[in-house]
Amino acid sequence: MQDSQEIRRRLTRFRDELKRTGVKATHQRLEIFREVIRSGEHPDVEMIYRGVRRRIPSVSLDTVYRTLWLFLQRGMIDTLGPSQNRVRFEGNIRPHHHFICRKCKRVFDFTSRVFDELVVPSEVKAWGSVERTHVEFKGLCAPCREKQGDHSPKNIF
Amino acid sequence: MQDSQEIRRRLTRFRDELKRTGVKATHQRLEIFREVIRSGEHPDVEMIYRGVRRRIPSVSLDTVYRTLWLFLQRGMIDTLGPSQNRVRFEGNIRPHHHFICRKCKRVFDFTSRVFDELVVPSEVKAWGSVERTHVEFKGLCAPCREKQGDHSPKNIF
DNA sequence: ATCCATGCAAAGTGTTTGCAGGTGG
DNA sequence: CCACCTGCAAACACTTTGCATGGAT
Repeated sequence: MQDSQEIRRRLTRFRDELKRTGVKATHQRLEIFREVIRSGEHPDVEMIYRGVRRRIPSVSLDTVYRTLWLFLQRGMIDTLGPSQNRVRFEGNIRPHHHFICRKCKRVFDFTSRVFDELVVPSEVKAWGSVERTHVEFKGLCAPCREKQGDHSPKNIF
Repeated sequence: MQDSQEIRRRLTRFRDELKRTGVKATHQRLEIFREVIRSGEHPDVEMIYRGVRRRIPSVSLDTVYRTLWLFLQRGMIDTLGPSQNRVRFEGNIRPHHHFICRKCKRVFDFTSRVFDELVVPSEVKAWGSVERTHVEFKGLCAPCREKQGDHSPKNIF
């Protein structure tokens, strides 16, 4: 469960952000957004769909999809990993790290001795044994930033 | 392209690892493994399939799938993100980091002021603008480690 | 020789699309 | 009002499964 004050604050920013970029603030969109941040977990599309249906029983699954992709593209929500629908494997066998463009999904590799050796918190050690460490930066790559002008919030998070 | 000496070394470990865990070292398995680490990119299943077919034209797509999942479960290869076939969203709106179990795919969240503020390398800054930083530890969670005895290599990477 | 792995084809999921009617700004 | 959005249903893409044959140990 999340801090309800923070949720309220973020919902306000969310509305402003829609207005700023000329996207209609429909009932569905508001509820879908709320549902994503409500859970505090890592919901998949179906969980979000089910949650939204409690408030809007007539909502359709494809609206949920369309809406989630819309939010994603604008950086208003985030996914685990690079998103995409297909699994992608790690062909690079040396320790390395990623920069992922949230728009075109390109993945850039880089190496860093410092990041390779991050200290594993004891909290994490208690959960299991760590085999690999990846640092993952997410944002907009330069080509995408130029291409789409500025739809991107600086501070919606 | 990758260091061919390192690839050869890893292929050797791979064979040993199969033998150690009583999994048959078939031609297909060897070629699928080789194809994953050959590219040095982030191939999806189809790219791997196409690559393998150059050497084994009769290989079937479902064998590629089965084999990749097998390797994944044993930690012999890695995916981007938590793998799974469905997209999962980030419901937790505060800065945080992950520990992901490569077997059951559970995602554990934790917070760390230090990891939140990792310095973005200039190499990365040149690629685009960073909006979020995630540290991602991968390994086996305690329940999975106990459950499956030890199929897991300590040093295949 | 035995059991495991493969190839085939068919079925299952998860996701996307075209279109007609509805709704927010 | 008018462009944008939604719901529906059908299409699509990716992944999985059952079964008989083939191959590794």
